[in-house]
Amino acid sequence: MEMDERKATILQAIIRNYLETGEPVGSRTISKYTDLNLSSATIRNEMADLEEMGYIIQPHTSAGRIPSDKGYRFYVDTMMEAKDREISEMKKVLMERQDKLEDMLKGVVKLLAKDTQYASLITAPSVSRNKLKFIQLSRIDDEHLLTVIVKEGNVIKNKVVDITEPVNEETLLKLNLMLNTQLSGMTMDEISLSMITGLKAQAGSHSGVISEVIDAVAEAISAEEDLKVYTSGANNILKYPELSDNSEKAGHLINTFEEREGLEELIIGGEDGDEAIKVYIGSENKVSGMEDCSVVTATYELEGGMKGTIGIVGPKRMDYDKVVGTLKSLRSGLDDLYKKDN
Amino acid sequence: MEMDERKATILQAIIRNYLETGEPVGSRTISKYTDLNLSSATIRNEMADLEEMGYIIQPHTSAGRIPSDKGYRFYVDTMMEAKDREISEMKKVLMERQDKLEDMLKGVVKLLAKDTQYASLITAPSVSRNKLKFIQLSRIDDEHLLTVIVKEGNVIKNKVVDITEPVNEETLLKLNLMLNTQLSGMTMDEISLSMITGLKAQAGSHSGVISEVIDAVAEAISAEEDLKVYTSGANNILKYPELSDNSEKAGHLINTFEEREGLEELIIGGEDGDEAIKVYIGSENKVSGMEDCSVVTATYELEGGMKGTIGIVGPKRMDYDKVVGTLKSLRSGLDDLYKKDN
DNA sequence: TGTTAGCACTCTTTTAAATCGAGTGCTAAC
DNA sequence: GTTAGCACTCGATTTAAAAGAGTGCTAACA
Repeated sequence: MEMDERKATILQAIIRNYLETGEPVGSRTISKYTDLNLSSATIRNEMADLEEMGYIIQPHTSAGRIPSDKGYRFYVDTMMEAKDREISEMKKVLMERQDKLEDMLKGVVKLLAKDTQYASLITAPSVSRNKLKFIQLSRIDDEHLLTVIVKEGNVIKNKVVDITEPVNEETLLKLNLMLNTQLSGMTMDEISLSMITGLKAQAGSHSGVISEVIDAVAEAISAEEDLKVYTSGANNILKYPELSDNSEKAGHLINTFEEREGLEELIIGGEDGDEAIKVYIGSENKVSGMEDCSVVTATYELEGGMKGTIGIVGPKRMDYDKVVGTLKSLRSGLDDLYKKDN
Repeated sequence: MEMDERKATILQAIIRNYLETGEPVGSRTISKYTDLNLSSATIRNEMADLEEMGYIIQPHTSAGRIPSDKGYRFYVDTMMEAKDREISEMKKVLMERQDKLEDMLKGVVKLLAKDTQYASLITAPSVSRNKLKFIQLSRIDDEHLLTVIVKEGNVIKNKVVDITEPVNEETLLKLNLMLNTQLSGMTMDEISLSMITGLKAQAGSHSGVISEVIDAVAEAISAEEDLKVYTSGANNILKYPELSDNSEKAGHLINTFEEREGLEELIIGGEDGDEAIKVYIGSENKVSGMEDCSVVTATYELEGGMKGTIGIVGPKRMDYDKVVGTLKSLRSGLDDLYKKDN
């Protein structure tokens, strides 16, 4: 059996209709819904074919059909219009100057959730590839030093270093100078272990304290940025019966959003691909508890190559068209926005 | 009509029972439940009295009674045992060294939610009364300075200051010295406007840039710590039919927890009172959408007078006894914990 | 006078049965 | 290849009946 144009049209009509209503759709509906001018009987025949081919499913005898994951996949891959939507409200709100990146991200994700009515998330742009601008060690008291690391884009990182014996001002100055000359301009990735050993040698570090400090600084530099995730609209999950009927699953989902744990999984695949926007239908995503959801992610990029991800999570009968459109324009708008702000 | 001991016992029995089952409780149940050895008929008479007095409510004719807000209040105020519960698991988990205050708080709130099965929140200890340890201004590039502010307890705050013209090293050194001599040891509250003006004068700030910098630093110092709130267990709301049946309200509640917005309201009253643990029943709390909930908050205090709040939000038929016990021991345990960690 | 047994009454919940209705598959005719 | 028609299926809705929980009231009892 082969997918011909008519079958595709019918499949599309079924999915479109199901997206709207959430109810299984029957042959009569399609007969009227499309402009193919076919009777319900004919549609029935085609639907039987489509079912055999695995694109649609019958929840029980004498119910209409609903799309299978395969059906959604076909729809997303081949039939979605890639129209660029208006995002007037979105733009307007985002244009208002927001001081901090954090606030901006929170604003964006909130807006996205409100606009799409799905649970949404956004990650802060990763800065691990950013170059190091400068490092500063300062003395807090006899037992503590403060390390401040400034990266490109003026992203700042602090760490308090415990020291076992006091360090005098002169040593500190020397250390500062050395660290800056050696490390500034490098990306986090480039700073390797051998480099650190080199630094220690250069510092003539027979004294344990200096070695200690260098280790701590190295650790501070290479420490995993914990991926900051902002979420909004988890409560939208309750709006879709197919997700909220099983209240245990729904609770689990909501919890995932509240705690922001495990959401990285959603995003990780998204970075390396060449496609900017990805759609995961049903069990295509590997996060436990999200088998009944679809996930759409988009990567965005700010100046300086900082990349982050925006995503939305909703029921499989998601308005893919709208979501993809929204993410598309949002994605391209974010960079402009950030430039304006900074 | 007056509340005598027997009525109180019966009221207590009603409430206890209702807390467990969530169902209206009838006279026969109480007759067996208490050791008063009274027949259901007698209990019925007493219940009629209690209803007249406003402590219990009959949802509809021929249903049992449920406690009114007034009933809960009476229960909480007079009848709750203040036993100190075991928190073995809690202590054990918390004892595991956790590096950051943030992680600790997240751990605590998660544990609390798990233990009580209610939605939980915790605020980071407020540091506005902490003394300033030192300030450091550094040059990032020609347009940006970095302000690092270290407070007691090694709490660090950063701010990037935009400057309109470059500042040379010498000026920076001078500024650093001045800021530190003048400001260190003071609390955030003590640093007033007049002080800032004084600083500017002292800096001989005819040059606009210096004045600019001082302003920015002052702003950075006095900027409201945004109250960090950590939450967990919002999904527990779904476990209580009286909260989750109205899915709109439930969604609103969950959203409040996810966004962590408006939760401050819950907490604000808690700080100034003398009572460490407070119970708000039903509409006693002023957060919109939480009329059907009860809220229990406890303030905790870390070394150095840093205060924060722990709270739980649940249905009115909350296990007040357990919750208060848990919060009590948690509250007293937090300081020890923090000391060990730091 | 306080307590209790008993009973009629009320109202919700549960259960069962009946009916409805959307949708199908198949057949036969166009 | 398309369509009308029809018998059939099976979940959903409606309806009715029964069950159950609990009350208020009255009258009897200690």
